[in-house]
Amino acid sequence: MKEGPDISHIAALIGDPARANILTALMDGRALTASELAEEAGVGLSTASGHLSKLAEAELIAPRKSGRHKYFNLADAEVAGVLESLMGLAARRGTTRVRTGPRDAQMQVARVCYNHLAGQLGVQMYSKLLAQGVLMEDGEDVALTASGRDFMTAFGIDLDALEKGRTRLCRSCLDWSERRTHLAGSLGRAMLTCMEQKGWMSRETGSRAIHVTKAGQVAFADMFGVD
Amino acid sequence: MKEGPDISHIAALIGDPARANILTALMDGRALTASELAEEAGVGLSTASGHLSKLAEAELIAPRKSGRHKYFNLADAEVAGVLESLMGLAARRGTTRVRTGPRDAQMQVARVCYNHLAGQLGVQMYSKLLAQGVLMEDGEDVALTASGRDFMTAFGIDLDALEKGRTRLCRSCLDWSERRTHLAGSLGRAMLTCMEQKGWMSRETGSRAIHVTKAGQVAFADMFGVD
DNA sequence: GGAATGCTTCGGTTACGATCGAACTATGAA
DNA sequence: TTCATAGTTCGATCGTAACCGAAGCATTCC
Repeated sequence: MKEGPDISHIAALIGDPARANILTALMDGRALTASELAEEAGVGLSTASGHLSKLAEAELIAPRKSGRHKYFNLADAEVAGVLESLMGLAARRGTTRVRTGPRDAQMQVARVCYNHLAGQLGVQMYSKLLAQGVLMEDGEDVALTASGRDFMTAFGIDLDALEKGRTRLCRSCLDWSERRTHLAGSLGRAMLTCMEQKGWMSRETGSRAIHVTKAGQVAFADMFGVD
Repeated sequence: MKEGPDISHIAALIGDPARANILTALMDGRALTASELAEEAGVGLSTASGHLSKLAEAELIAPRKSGRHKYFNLADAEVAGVLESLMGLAARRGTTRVRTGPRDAQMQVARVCYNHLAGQLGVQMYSKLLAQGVLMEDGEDVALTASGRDFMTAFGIDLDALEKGRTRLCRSCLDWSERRTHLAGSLGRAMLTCMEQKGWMSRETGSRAIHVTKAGQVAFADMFGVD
């Protein structure tokens, strides 16, 4: 029949939607854990685990153990290149991904990313905080301004306590759905906790989706809404 | 979950063994009929027909009717590029398809790639042309030098005629088996034709393998051999 | 130590799609 | 016209693999 390497095996690996999601999620170079990738892929943890071992066996991704977590990266630049070129093909063909899932619409609005707020509300809050001078961007970094400290204290956050922790106070995090940054770091986490305590939002168990209460919608729009 | 182009659909198309066989068979740029492709893929005609329409719908291949035959080509160079890079991945991973056919060894030495010479002889010739100053690389591009024009004319190639055509004179093409570049473009094509006319080589029908005559081996080594 | 978290393995279900043969259409040859 | 070749469509069969939940390890936290 034909010579040449066996394309189909590798292509079939990329060809499963869940695995394609996993690979795409790894495209930005970050290392993600199995659980995070399961979320990204939209499948259960056990399913994702199976996918991950297949991908690792084919050396498309590289696992790395760290404590009780297992982090995954794309294996090398060549793999990233192949994915990139596949994306190019797919994009040109106009087959943009249609993502059907019941939780998806809600997730687009508000969801948990690690421990902080992501989704439309996340980026909205972030840009508002920038506009109000609470945060200040400096290249890839983001920092709290002097007046920002007052704002956060008034919001109900104990900055001193946060700064004792070893995680950075402010970090920016790229949002996959919005393609814009939102606030991460211990401050981002504290703000989400704070909004939960205020009764603005509540996390749904077993999902990354965040439910926003009626009162929360009003208060959030009042404080972070666009003018 | 994430936005972005839908990789998985296209990858899944390539991921089926029968379809992968079809695509690989088309890699050399020849147009093949549905029956021929069914044969290559090792499936029945009806099955192949289904595969072909899926591939065509995704614009990975381009159908062309001619009489009661239907010819298929790869849609464009981008598709070929994706397949090449997938082959590269698969080759590095060591998942070479075990195809111990008699022609395989020969293919490694010399074969047709879209109309020009590929395989060991292809890359050997290319690097020699570079070393002799006939060709000059400029980033990803490759061009014919002034002295190179004399060389080609002496070789028996009508450069003026080639330059009237709309395909680029010189292009470099990555070889999956050698993982090095060889000469493509209308010049690459003309050189192969020329060497056939000189009686150095002859294409075997129904295969990409190129047979090198005794006289051709001597002449080729004399002109393009390593010192 | 126990509790909690992160991941893997196993068993059983389910669904999708690859496959074939047969019937059907279209084009060309005799 | 009739026959032959090339391809498509249809219906039915059959395997494979994706999926989940539950149970099992492993690691860290308290």
